Amino acid sequence: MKKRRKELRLATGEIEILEILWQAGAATIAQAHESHKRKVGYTTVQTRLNRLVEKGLAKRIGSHPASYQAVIQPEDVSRDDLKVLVDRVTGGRVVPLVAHLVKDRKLSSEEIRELKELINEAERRNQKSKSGEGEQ
Amino acid sequence: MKKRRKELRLATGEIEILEILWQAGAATIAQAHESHKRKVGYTTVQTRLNRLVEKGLAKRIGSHPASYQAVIQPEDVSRDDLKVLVDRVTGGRVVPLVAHLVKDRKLSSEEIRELKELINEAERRNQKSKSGEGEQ
DNA sequence: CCTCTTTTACGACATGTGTCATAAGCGGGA
DNA sequence: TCCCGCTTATGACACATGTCGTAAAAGAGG
Repeated sequence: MKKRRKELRLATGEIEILEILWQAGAATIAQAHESHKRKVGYTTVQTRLNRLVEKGLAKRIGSHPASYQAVIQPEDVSRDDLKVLVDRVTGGRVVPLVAHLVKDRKLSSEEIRELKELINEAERRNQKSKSGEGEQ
Repeated sequence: MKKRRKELRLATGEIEILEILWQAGAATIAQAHESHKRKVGYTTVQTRLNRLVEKGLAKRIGSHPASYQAVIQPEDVSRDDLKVLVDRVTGGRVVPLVAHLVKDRKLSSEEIRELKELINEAERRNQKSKSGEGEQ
């Protein structure tokens, strides 16, 4: 059975650290400390990392220069925290959000293709159930 | 000069309340309490609302059944908090995020059209600058 | 084996958050 | 005018977070 975390509410700061781990795959305290934008003390990073481990959001690997690795994936966050956040902030409107995303960075042809595919799927789904929904 | 808030780090919970205010425009404690999904005590909402005011993120209007109104707008959040969050959480990868968004809800034909348009734009932009970037 | 540097382990502390319970205040109807 | 229910004002608390300082442990060299 799936180890289902009931809520997964990430604090702003926790994501700060997780970002680093996701980006690097794994990082030692020193590395994480380096990558940390808003510079803070070394031990601060250490503590944060450890607390993340305690909460089961990350795990330690190796002994001396131990590396930390995120246990949860970005997708996991999307499902809980981010989902609500994004949905509400964009008022449930995906277009503005997507606009922001695609305009802000350059996509590869591959991504473009996948995106199109997604839209098409949605369209098909949309077509299929075109019965009666009138709330504007 | 613009009153530039230096950082704007919103705690997960603050957004919960702000959402309500954005959605309603303004709300009394009672109303906010009602609209609050994850039900909590009346005074809890009261406290949260007040703390928001203290931090200048919302303001009180009227006296007896006082209404609270958000001072910052969703856009403000998008620009600071959300932007970083989304970008990083999806690891810079928009596809998974969009996938999540479009699969999770039904889009109107209108939205589908707009989405397609966005993708096409991106594609065009992509085409234009197809010179040399080889990092996979 | 001794010393220096890098890693870890702890412990501390001020704030921030989440959640309430209680106790005053106030207006309107009986 | 007096009481009742809805509003506010406080005060409390436990736990979470943000940030470190220090001291103990472990390897790397000499």
